[in-house]
Amino acid sequence: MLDIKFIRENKEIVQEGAKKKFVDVDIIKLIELDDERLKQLKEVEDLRSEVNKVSNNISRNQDSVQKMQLIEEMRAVKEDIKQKEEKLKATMEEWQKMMLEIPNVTSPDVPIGPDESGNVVIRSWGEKPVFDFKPKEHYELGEKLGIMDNTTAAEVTGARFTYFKGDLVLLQFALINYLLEIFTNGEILEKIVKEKNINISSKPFIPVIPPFMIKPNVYLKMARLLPKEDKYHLEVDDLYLIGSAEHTLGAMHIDKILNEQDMPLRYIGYSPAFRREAGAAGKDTKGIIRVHQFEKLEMETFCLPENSIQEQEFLVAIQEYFLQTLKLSYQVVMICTGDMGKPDYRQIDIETWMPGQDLYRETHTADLMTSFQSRRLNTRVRRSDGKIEPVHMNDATACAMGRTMAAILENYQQADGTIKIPEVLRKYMGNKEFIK
RNA sequence: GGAGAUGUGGCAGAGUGGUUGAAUGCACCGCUUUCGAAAAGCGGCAUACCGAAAGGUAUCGGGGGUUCGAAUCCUCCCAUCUCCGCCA
Repeated sequence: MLDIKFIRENKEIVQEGAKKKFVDVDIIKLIELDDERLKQLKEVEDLRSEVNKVSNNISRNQDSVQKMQLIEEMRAVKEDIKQKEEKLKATMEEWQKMMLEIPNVTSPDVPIGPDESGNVVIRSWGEKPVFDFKPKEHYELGEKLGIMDNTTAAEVTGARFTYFKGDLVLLQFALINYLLEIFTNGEILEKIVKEKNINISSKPFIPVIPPFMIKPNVYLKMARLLPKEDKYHLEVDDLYLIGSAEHTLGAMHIDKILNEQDMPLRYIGYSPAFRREAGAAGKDTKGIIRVHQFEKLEMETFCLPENSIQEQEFLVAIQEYFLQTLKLSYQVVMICTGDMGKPDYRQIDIETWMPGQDLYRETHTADLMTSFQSRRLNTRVRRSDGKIEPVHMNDATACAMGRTMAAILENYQQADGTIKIPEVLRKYMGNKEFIK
């Protein structure tokens, strides 16, 4: 949610920003509605003020006749307040609905475009591997090696589910262990900061296993509840299964004021992600690229507004470090206005090369939300001069297990269908060299 | 799931219908003192919204209600703690 004051002072920017994201909102109408809201608010507050003042007098007044008269008067005023409050409530509801529809403004360096065709590759890294045989897709490799079983999962649970077995499971835990080491090791992070020449703290991340379910109102404050069709809902308890660790990590400081000296606050959260993939019928039906349940390590950070772009660059730098040490080729993509999320100020994706599919596939994303979520979550920071303002929030994939393992299988496949294990992961897999 | 208790500012903790937005202590900030520090003394210190300001409105877990007036009374919900039950 944007600040109504900001909207009032920057009508054109907000209207233009919505247009760029192809969101249909009428800022002029919103401001008219806000005028009405303020007018009604003033009326109600003035009446309340009168009641408060008179009530105070009543307590001091000794004359019981006068007392009774004042009480009568206040009864009438109370009726008036009740009516005006109802009007105000109706106005507020309409106002809130409109406010929720206003998307975040975008960074000046975000390309303008209607959909993914407008995204811009800003750099790429690594060589695509060359095979002297036709590389297979990850699911062919996985099924043949007996480490992936979609068929049984479909019978037991349904389409877009899978069983991971044997070395694939070990590979996933190797990735987790490898990543947690990176995220909690100040020296590695310091090295990444220096190499990328980013002007930011190298403070390590705090590992978190957050709740995997979330209340609807908190989900809404994270600006991630909608569209509901894509979320799993537990009706009896009115809870949603999270679609990312972001959802419960980002809400960790709900209704709290953080201290400037504790910034940045960085978390690396591990959780499953549950997604109904409601709008994805027929897309990526094979393999594990698009499934209803996958595990993920997710970065979520809180920082001072003036550092948030640098923070995002840092998170992307960590993602790149991860892929580089795995020797996976990738490209970094600046997402355009029409393809980015409503809460995003700036979105950067990383697409990793998948030789079996002969395509770059999205494995990472980094979202800078500025204060769009924190304003609704009521997560603020007290500056050293005592001023209080909303914090900025960044969210970024550390590793989506399924897609990353798919990339490893396809990139590290051998002619005989076995998989060479990336060197950095071997020590977490009993120094094994191959999956066979 | 059953029984009981509790929920007040950054923390601790008063407050059971009327200048209580909230005593007191700790923490924190500023000043005095000091070469500096400690100690002591003085002052400041919740948040949001409206307002140019003066000031106003709201908030004592959350919603609803009673009342001229609610932290205080009623009601529903939520959370925490203790005991019992169940359970990895």
